[in-house]
Formats: sequence, structure tokens, C-alpha cells
Amino acid sequence: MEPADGGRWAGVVFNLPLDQMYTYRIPEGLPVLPGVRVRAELGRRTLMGFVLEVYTELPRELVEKDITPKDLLTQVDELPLFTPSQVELARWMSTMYYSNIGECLGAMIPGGKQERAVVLGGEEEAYQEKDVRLSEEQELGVRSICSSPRGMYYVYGMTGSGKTEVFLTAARKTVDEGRGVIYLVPEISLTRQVADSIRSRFGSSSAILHSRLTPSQRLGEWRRIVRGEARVVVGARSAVFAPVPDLGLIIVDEEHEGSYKSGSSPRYHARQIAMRRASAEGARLVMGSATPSVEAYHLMEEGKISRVSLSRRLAGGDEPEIRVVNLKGVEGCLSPDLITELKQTKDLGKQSILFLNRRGFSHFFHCRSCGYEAKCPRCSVGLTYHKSRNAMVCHYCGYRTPPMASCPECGSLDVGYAGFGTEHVEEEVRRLFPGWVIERLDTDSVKKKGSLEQIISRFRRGEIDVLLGTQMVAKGLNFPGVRLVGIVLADTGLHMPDFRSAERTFGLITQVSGRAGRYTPDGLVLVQTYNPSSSPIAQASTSRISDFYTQEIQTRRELGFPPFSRMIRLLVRSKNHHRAWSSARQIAVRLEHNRRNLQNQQPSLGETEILGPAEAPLGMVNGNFRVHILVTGAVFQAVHRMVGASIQGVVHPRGVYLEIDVDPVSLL
DNA sequence: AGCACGCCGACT
DNA sequence: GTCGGCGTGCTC
Repeated sequence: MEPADGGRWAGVVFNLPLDQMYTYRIPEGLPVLPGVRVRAELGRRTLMGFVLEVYTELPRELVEKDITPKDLLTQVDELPLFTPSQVELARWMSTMYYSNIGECLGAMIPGGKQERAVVLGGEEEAYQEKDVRLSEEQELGVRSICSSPRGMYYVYGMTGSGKTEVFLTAARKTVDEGRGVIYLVPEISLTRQVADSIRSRFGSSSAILHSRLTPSQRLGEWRRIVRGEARVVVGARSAVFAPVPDLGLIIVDEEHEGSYKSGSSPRYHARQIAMRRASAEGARLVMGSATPSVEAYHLMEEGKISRVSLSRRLAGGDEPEIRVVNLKGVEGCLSPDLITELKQTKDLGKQSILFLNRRGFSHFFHCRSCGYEAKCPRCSVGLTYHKSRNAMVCHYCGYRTPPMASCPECGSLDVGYAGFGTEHVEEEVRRLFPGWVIERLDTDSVKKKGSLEQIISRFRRGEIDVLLGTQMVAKGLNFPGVRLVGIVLADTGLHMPDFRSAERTFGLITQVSGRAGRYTPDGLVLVQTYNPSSSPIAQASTSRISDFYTQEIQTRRELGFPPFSRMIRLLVRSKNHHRAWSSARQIAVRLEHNRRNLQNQQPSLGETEILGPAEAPLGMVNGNFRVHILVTGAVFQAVHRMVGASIQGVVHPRGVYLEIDVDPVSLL
């Protein structure tokens, strides 16, 4: 097998920003194969690397450059950790996301990158494993999904309409065909419930990749998957890389969830990886949500994804009543309506949840008479008020304008910035309802270990009257004793300097109302807002779902935002303000240069646009100044090449870092 | 990313 | 005289 005469050499990549492969001599007797990990000396350091290739001859370039390879130190894995198709996927990722292969491979092995994840384990209602009989609609959906060995589907239906059952049945059929399944769930939320039902149905032929596994447990599960012992894999984002042989189905549950996008390099989107894998490996892709991303909805409308609609709410539970409350003229942050309903709920012996959006973005400028809000004339995103500079600033393009003294819509002088933080609301609730048990659940209060579980179980037992929570309460938690859900200020999301703000506001209200009526027949959602007529709020509150998407897609089309364009964001970060800006400007100049070049050489690639450099909405994080540039264009190739050419060979000064985000989900 | 080399300013 | 800033370049 092995040539007895000659030696062997390995092409190795490292998880470092080195876009190069390094050659090492394989010591006699080491059974090194492509796809194994090894330890090797690079410079003065000993690092772990990934073997991509094995040669039986010393590569010519090394002979020419007179380089004598060092010996590999040790072999970490006996058998390859990566299949050739995974290495190929890593190659594709590295070009797609401007990362290097070593970094991509590092992101693919679970635990290779520690992902922080709060798992609200065990908080969902226990899954009842009875004979589940599918409704006619569900049956039809499964049949359509399984009618062909491949294809893209979207199971679209409200909370409680039985999406999970469709997924599970499709998974069963796929396994019966002898093919493997990957079931992706968002980082927070229903992990536990789905994991339980998968385990109970597929037993030892399933693998659950959750954050609590130790590195060696993860590796063990990975090996079981490679060997084909585990045929159904459940996990968050990185589970999309599971080395399932003969992959037949990828499920992306709660497709709209932002946690599918990686927050660090390589900044991949699990949905995008899933699409690529499904098409490369001839598998089906099934996504699902009650509130699809606008991108996915548009693909459905275009017929590129087949829609599987689930219209009926199964297993009882009525639609909750959704009432919009105008905050105009209201003193403080709780309207009389909300106060009345809180009391009413307490009198009935039921519980309430009050939703607060993230603080920090409470500084939007609006008219208290008519609800008019300041927007950038060029980007159509909310302007952020900067008190220190006495200006309203667009965080997309850098546009700025002095704050208005009167409302341009109605002339009222009652204009100003508004918003309230978590502490403020808590204070007011405590003041209004002395003697009630009120608890707050947000990232601050969760830092103490165990307090999250504790608060949740106390709430479940009915020991808490009002739970004040942020996003984390919005998803995946269902409490039988809840009658009232109050969204304290639905506008907050609307004023985020982000083109997805309407989508997120709509999604939040819709998701929340899906929760409220689940157990209580008189479930009630109160949506407090300064803009009762704002489209996403009005449409979500009256369940005019398709109206929202139609309108939002039209707006995106007019403004040339995704899905009608692709976007790449370049973020320059430095402790030094001047350096951050000068590096950003330098990149912008190169971008402009390459934009012109591309325009002249390949006009068929269409127009591209460069927005910025502008201060990022979070202008300073951790003492780092943040400046970003947004590049958009209808043809992805054009945008991608332009950025590639513009960062090629650019060396930024000490302490300046560049982060590139392809198809960013958040622009903060 | 690290870690070396190397070149100019202010300290025991 | 040295310590230490940080720009530059390299890692098989």
C-alpha cells in the first residue's frame, strides 16, 4: 500500500488567519490521511492543524523554494474527522465568507469553537408520545415533502398548528428510505422538546448535539454520526455540519431565528449552509416558522420554495385577543388599559408577562402628537438621536441633521426622544402594585447561575404575579397560568437603525400572540405603541399576515434591500478613533475604485452601491470605535468580487481589525 | 494570530 | 547607556 521507498508529506492548514497550506513530512508509520488533525510546529509554536492532502512526493514548489518541511509531531485522530465533502464545504465557505479553510474546519467540529448558549432545558411542556394522528393538512404536507428525494419546502403555519409533527414524520420516512436527517433548532428555545421526541422515536440511532456535552462527548457523537450509527442529528447552528452519510433531509425549525447566523468568523448562516448541502448532496430541505423571514417568504412567492401551509390550530387553544393601545398622552409607561388588565388578571388568579425590548435603543426621535418619526431620506431607516452632538444620525450612510423643533407632519411642538429602560418599568410596576410578586428576567438577572431556572419554575408554580422579561421570555416558553401578555413598547424595534426593524417588530408581536392564548380561553395581548397605525404593528395585531409580507417585500424592492439585493458589511474596529476611520476610508476608496473597474469590465453584473463609511449603530463597544461600510448590489458576484478585491493585500495598522459579514442579519 | 527583529524616544 | 513603544515580516 505504502511506497516503501519514498516518504510521505501532508498539506496542513491551521485555524489562524493564514490563507496558506503548509507542508510537513509524515514520520514513518504514522497513518496520516486527509481529514485527520495533527500537531505541528509553526514558527516557534506548536499548533493543531488539519490535514487536507497527503503526497507521496515532495511538492515541487518546496523544492524550488528550497524549503525543507518539518516533521509532524503527532497525529490527533486515528481516523479522518472530516469527509472529503466536508473539506469541500469548508473550501466553499472560506471563499464565501472571506475566511480561511482552517478557520472554517474549526467552526465545523462541535466544540472546536465554544459557543455560548443558554438552553432553557426542561421548561417546555413534556412531550406526550401518544399515537399521533396527522391531520389531513399535515398528511398532505408530508406527502408533498417526501414526493421527491430532493427539493425545498416551507412549512408555514402558526404556533400550535403542528409543524413539529410534520417534521418528525418526514424524518421518519427519510430514515425508512435509509437516508440520514439533520434537525436544526434555534439556540435558545425548543431544543429540549424536540430532542425528547427525537430520542423517544429514534432512540440510539439519534444524536443530540447540545451545549452541555463535553468536548470528548461531542467527538464521540461525531464519530457515531460518521459511522452511520446515528441517523438523526438534532442540534443548533453548528449541527448543520454534522457528517451524516447519505443525507436525505435537513430541517430548519423556526427558520426566521437570528441565532442561525454565526456571530464570529466565519460568519456563516446555517440556512445558507443547509441550502448548499441539500443541493450538493441531493437532500430535501424543509424549513418552518409562523413568521418566515422576508427572504424565505419571497422565495415562496417566487415558487423557488414549495409552501406547505398549516392553517388550523390543533389541540384546542383559542386565538388570543390582541388589543393595540395608543400611548399618546399616557404618563409613565403603563397605560390605564394595561393597569386594568393586570389587576383583572391578578383577580382571576392568573399571571401576566410584560415584554420589554432591549434597552439601549430607547433614543428615537418622534412626535408625541401624531407619532411621526424621523427617518433617513436616503436609507429609510430610523435616525438615532445623539444628545452629545445634538444631531440625528443615520447609521447606514452617515447622514445627519439637526433635531427638529416641531413635527414636519403636523406642526406640533411636542417632539422629543422617547423610550424607557427595564429598570424604569420595573420601578413603576412595583410602585403601582405594592405587595405583588414581581420578577425580572433578562441577561443581567440571568448571570447568576441557576437563577434563571429558579425564576422560571417559580413562575410556573404560580408564585410570581408579573414576570418582566426581554427576548428570552418571548420564545419557547409556555406557561399554563398566563392570561395577559403586555408588550410595553412595540415601537422600540421599529426604531432600530436596521432595515429589518419592521420584520422584527412584526415577528415579535405575532410570536408573542401565538403564546398567549395557548392555554387560557380568554388570553389577551396588549400592544402598547405610539404608532398604532404603523403597518407592522397594525398588521400583526389583526393577523393580516400576508398583507405585511406583501407590503414589506414591496418596500424592500423599492429601496433595493435584501432579498432584492445582497449585502456585505465591512466593520472596522479599533481602540483608536482616528485609525478606525482612516482604515475605513482607505477601504472605502478601494471599494469605489473596484466598483468602477467592475462596472466598466463587466457591466452585466449590474450596479452596486457603497454606503458609508458611517459610525456603526453601536459606535463603541468595549472601548473599540466601530465604523462600518455597507456594500449592496443586485448581483451577488459583483458585490462579492468587489469586496474581495478591495481587501486583498490590505494590511491595517496595529490594533485595527476588519470584520466582514456576508448577508448580515444585524447591522448593529 | 503570535512571535521575532529592528529602529527611535525618555528613564534608572 | 538600556527599556520599551510599535511597524514589518514570517511561519512548511
